[in-house]
Amino acid sequence: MRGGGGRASAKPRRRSESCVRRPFSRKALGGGPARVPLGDSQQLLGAAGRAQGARGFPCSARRAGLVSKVPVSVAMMTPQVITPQQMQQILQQQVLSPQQLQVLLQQQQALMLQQQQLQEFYKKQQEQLQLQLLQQQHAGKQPKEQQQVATQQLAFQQQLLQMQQLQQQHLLSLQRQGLLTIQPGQPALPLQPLAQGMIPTELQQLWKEVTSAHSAEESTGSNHSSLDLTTTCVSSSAPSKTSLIMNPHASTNGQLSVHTPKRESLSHEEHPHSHPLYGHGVCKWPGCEAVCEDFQSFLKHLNSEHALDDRSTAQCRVQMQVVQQLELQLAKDKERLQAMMTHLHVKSTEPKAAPQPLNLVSSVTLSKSASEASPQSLPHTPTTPTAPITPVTQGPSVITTTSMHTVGPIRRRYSDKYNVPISSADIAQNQEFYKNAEVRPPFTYASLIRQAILESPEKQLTLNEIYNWFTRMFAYFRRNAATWKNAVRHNLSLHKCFVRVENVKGAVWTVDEVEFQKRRPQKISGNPSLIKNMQSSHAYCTPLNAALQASMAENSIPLYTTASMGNPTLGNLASAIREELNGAMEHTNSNESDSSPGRSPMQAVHPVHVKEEPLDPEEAEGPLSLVTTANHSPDFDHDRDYEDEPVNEDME
DNA sequence: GCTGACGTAAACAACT
DNA sequence: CAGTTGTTTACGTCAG
Repeated sequence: MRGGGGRASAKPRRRSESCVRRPFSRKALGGGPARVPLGDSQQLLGAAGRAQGARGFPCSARRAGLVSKVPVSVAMMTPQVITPQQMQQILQQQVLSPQQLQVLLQQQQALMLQQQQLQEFYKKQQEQLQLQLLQQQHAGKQPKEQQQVATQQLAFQQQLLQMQQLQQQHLLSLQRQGLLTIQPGQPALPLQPLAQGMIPTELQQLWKEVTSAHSAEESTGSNHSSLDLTTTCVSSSAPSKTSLIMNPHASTNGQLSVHTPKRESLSHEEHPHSHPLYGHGVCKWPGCEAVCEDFQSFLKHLNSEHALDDRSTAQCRVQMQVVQQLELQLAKDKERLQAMMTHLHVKSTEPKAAPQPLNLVSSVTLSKSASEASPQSLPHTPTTPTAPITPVTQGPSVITTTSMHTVGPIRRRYSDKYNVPISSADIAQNQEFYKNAEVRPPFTYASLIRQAILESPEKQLTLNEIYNWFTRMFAYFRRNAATWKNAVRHNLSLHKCFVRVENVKGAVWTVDEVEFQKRRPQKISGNPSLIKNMQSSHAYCTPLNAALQASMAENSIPLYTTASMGNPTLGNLASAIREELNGAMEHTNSNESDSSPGRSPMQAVHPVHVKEEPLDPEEAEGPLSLVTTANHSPDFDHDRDYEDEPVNEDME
């Protein structure tokens, strides 16, 4: 009845031919519109389903990667043991008595101490080993000592293993106690030291601050003694290193930039009607969301509901750790940014092996970007994706292939007008992201398919090989296989640029570059010369934002992802980088933008249409309830998320 | 509002 | 017969 033909008619097919060759073709039978209308109930149902995004989510949400975000980031959680989710779960359950808290902390500290001792021991052992090796090199020693050391090391490793098992047991016991809930989707219990998530010295300092602040406000403040961590002894020598590593701010600021109630109270005295815990008429105390009509009632509520009691202090402590996590995240991302910038800087000065003339962003501008990309110096950019961002009005520039072919059109959104070039190096770098982070690649199926085919040695792939490439290169395509595979097939069939070739082994798909280049370029408002050179244009913004999102997801702040993405600072960071890069491009002359279809297809630079994953501020607007966010587990195809997890033999 | 690109869903046929 | 491959259409979204 409905639908197209089959394989037999497929071989010589092409759209224009299909009418002739396909007896079953709609067109052949009198044209598309004449097809059996939506009278049939199935179709109606299908349409209705589709209207809702078929799986309960609007297409846009899926496209924006919003849907996948939560489960993805949960899965990507780094092994910092106490994650914000777990903290929140602890919070929600509120079964945590002060005693339990204390016990928990003490256990962790004890574990941490042991671990540190072990690590020191390990270090010493390693030094010893190295020393001995050196000695051996010089004097040609007997292997006996070596063996000894080796056994020692082995013993030590076993000890470490025991430690880790201990930690696991600890976590398991926490689970049993209901203090922690490990989601089924979460990775196995990590073996990292608990200390990564909690730094006792800092915590204690913070705790001191908090408690002293409370004591200052309320002279009593004795009922929280059970929570007072200052009584817990911590080796003064051990944790400092960890602190420095884990919290670079400690070294720069000299102290943690955590909002303690004390500071908040000060700040809200300065601004009588703005309180960090009050916004949109709602109490922003984690997990509260009580509606307070005015500031006075909020204050009342704050004093009554969130007075100094065990619960509040526990919540406060959790919040501290949340902040710490975020700071860690920021530090990580800063580092990453720095590395990226450094890398690009180096790269741009390196001689390129690429055959085409290059027109790279100058290293000067790049390093300028790097130096100015710090949040402090960012111009305030509206966080609304649709809000105007200084468009680039410059001519195109070309950044040609390195090891990878440029991917091609980027799935567009919002920022087509910000037609900034993207380097294939960026894509290559992002490949690593996409391999591991389940972030939807911002490229169209067509360009990805083409990429897959072009990457193959013979520039041809079977359908199955294309599938494999997708799953290998993009974590995102390791799920919902039915959907994207269908899309791949659909694209292969639909686009003229993909040519099916009968092979000995069967059919393979190749790319007709000329056809690929012929595809209708996106119009660019403004400089008409851009249109001509559109096909050499790429985008920085998309990978950057994707990277941003990926890194957010990757670094275990899924619950805060929405918040973080709505966070002006991060939002600004992205836009600022974008603007910086735009600015950089303004100084770049592009005289080598020849990527027209006339060029040798395999060498051509392919069109990339700028598309930006939206950082939907709506998602983060209003009171952000941690609990709400934590509980936000969209009933997004749970039943099929993993069912069609491809069994990929060649997946890493 | 129109149009094209794109993504998703689905029906169907041929093939394995 | 089930699964895969290939084709086609419908429809929604987005951006120019």
